[in-house]
Amino acid sequence: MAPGEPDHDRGSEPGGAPERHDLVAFVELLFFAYRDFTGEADAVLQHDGLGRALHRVLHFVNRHPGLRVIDLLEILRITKQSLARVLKTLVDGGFIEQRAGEIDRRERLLFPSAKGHALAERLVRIQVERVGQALASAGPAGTQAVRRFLAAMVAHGDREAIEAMLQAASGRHED
Amino acid sequence: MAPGEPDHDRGSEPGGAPERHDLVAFVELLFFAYRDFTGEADAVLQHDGLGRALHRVLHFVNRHPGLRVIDLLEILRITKQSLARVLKTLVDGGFIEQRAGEIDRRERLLFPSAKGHALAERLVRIQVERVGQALASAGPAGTQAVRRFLAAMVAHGDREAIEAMLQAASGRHED
DNA sequence: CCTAATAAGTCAACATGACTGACGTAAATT
DNA sequence: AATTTACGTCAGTCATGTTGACTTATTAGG
Repeated sequence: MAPGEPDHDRGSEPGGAPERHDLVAFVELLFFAYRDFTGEADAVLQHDGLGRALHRVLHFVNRHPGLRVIDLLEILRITKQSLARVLKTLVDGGFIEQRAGEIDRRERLLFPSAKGHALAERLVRIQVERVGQALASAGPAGTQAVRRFLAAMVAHGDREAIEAMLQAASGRHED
Repeated sequence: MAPGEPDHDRGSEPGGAPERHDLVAFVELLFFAYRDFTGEADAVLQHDGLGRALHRVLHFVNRHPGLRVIDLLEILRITKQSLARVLKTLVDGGFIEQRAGEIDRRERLLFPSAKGHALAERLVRIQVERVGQALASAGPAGTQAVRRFLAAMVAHGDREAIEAMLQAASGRHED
């Protein structure tokens, strides 16, 4: 569709499938939503001279204490060389501690330090607040709809693994 | 939750506000959703040796032909030096054309070339398909809920400007 | 008309976070 | 004993972001 080409189907009538230009608006809204979602936490991190990649690593280590390096690589989908630098920064900075696995001593299990835990909690609190407020805007029934939407956005190959991980984490953790 | 699966997760009573660990799951789901949302388009771009930043610029120029550089800077929230390099790649690659503004000749208005338009459309089609399919998972009423959720995720200062922009692009209308 | 502000481009230097490829080391598995 | 696995590391590259300073057109205003 050329920019000047007519496309006057506007508006998603309640009950009907969204038209194409509405879907494009959703695509853009998703971009802005994610930009601002990460922006708040980024600002906090920048104050400590840390970047977003560090946040992701710290978050998942905090959520899944004892995570192996290889697990993190699969979650984040980055190379071990990329992870290495970020991880080094976090270990050197005293945010993450490594312990050899007791069963398999090749493994270096990752744990948040008290300092790392505190930072991770501070960051996740910011994001939880924003998401909670946004879900409130969507209403109680909307929360389930948003959950289904986000889950469906995840690539088919990963959906089960990710949902299993979220389930696993929701029992543990939390004071 | 799996799409279509009834709400048997612990914590969020139907009608009640989500518990903290549910909100954390939302935070992570958003991360994975966005990762996979951009991943598909990234793969196409990588085939042409282009990056995600180029995609963003090309997308907004395609959506708003005649955009000024300064407008793009405000939309993307990057510095003009960052934009300059990306824009140069797109202009040199024949994806974007620049024309001096007729009223104000300091302005270099940005337009997609036929080639740039084709690429932008190809990319947005991929993303629209994914979003459309995910919205279908959320159901018709869910679509409105997702829209409210995403709009509420946008930072307060930007929400009005962004919604105005989305409306302008779709020709006006919408609640 | 002259001056200031604006829109845009440019040069230089740097940080972050991603990549590839190659190689090393310790521990577990076969 | 040999191989695989988990992890680390060295070296180089690329994409994308940042600051800061400076230039060039062009428009707007006193």
